[in-house]
Amino acid sequence: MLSLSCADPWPEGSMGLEEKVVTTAGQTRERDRVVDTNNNNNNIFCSSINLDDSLTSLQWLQEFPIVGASVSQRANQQLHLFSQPQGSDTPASPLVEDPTSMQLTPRTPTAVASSRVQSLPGIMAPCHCLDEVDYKTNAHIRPPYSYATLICMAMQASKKTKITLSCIYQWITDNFCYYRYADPNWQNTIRHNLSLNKCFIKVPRRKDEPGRGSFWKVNPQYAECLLSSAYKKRRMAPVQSDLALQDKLRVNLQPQPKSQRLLREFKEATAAEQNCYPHQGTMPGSLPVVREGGGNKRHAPSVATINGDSKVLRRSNSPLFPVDEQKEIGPLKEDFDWDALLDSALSGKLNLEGGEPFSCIMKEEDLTVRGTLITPGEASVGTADTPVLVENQASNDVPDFDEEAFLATTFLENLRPEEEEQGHSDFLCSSTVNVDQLFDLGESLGGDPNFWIDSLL
DNA sequence: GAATGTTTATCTTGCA
DNA sequence: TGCAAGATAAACATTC
Repeated sequence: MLSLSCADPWPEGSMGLEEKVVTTAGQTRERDRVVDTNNNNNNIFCSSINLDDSLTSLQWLQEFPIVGASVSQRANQQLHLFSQPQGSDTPASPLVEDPTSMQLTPRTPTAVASSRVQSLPGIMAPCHCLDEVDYKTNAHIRPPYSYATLICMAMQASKKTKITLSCIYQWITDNFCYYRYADPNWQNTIRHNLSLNKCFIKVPRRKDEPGRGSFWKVNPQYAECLLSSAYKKRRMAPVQSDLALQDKLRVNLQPQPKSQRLLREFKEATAAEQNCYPHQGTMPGSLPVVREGGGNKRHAPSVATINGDSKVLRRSNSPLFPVDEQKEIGPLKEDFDWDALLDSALSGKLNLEGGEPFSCIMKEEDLTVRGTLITPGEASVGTADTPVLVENQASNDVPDFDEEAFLATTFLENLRPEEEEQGHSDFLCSSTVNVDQLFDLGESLGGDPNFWIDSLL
């Protein structure tokens, strides 16, 4: 179960002021992360943004292991999204299907980071599946998420419109034990990502607000692009490329919940009808993969000695979290489900129009984008009354699937209920989608329903 | 001084 | 082979 803490550990009082944050003139640096404020198009495909830019797209979302997370629930046709009741006993850590799941013997970070790859063909240990790793308690396995993903997860889990850097740190360390003991250099990478990644927007702290540093939020324009980007081609590790092999491995080597098997069989059956999935190999439904060594040196952050001469992040009394920040943050108890983000869109919780899940922020406050002040009016890229779908796709350097995504989005918008103004992150909290809806989506697109379902799964 | 934020450089892997 | 993407490291500036 892909679940992250999503309780409201961020007391309202702590963020109350932030809702009215006004950009101060104290920005000493102007960043070039510019939202096209003149573009009043509610362009769901972000025509003003080159999504293919490095660190621009939400392609990292595709890296999120969506399938393993809730496929069994889907098989039940009732997909309960972000709906773990507060205080439930469900694991608060991501990808926790069974909190008592594996605890690998200590290894070097590099070795464990690629444990999945190593455990594949022939040597795949049924239990050693990252889907079942409790990252909250397992300090030896690096979570297979990019830093951008981690940041966004923290933002989503906070259920707040914006969070501080220290909150991000804390959420990560609270939910990923690995980073609790890792060399704190990863924090540098977090900061680097926040600064560089266009998906994140800095919201300056008001001068009368105590604390240090700015707040950060997800760029709503990229939230808009969630769906379309979710269909984007993803990079595939070699072990992923062979879908047949992958399926075989998953079917034969991994113990699957019954519901999961049923869904798989169902998909296989429907796939046989449709012959093939033209995009399947690139869909986010693939297994999450820990790429061997990650992106660069492909080694995990060095793990500090647990005995602790090194700087080690501790949960509550870390110097990373000043008193005022710690008051903002409580233990994260709710679950967090990324595929629910997509599902929320399907069920209409994810507003694809001018609002968007994060747009409530934009309506209420000024913010800076790469140092550029964005007023609420400017920030709004459209209105609910006048949704502007892509007029200028040609200028959008987006692949051909945009047309499909366009249709999908149009369909999804038709599903959208009233809650768009309910605001904040509540859109993530409760929603259900059944498989029929997914099929309706596929059919409404006039294409292969399996493609869409596979895409969304 | 520590935390935060920005920028640059480098490296590795996967993909076209 | 070149590019994209992500990770890492480091230097530097700003703020508290």
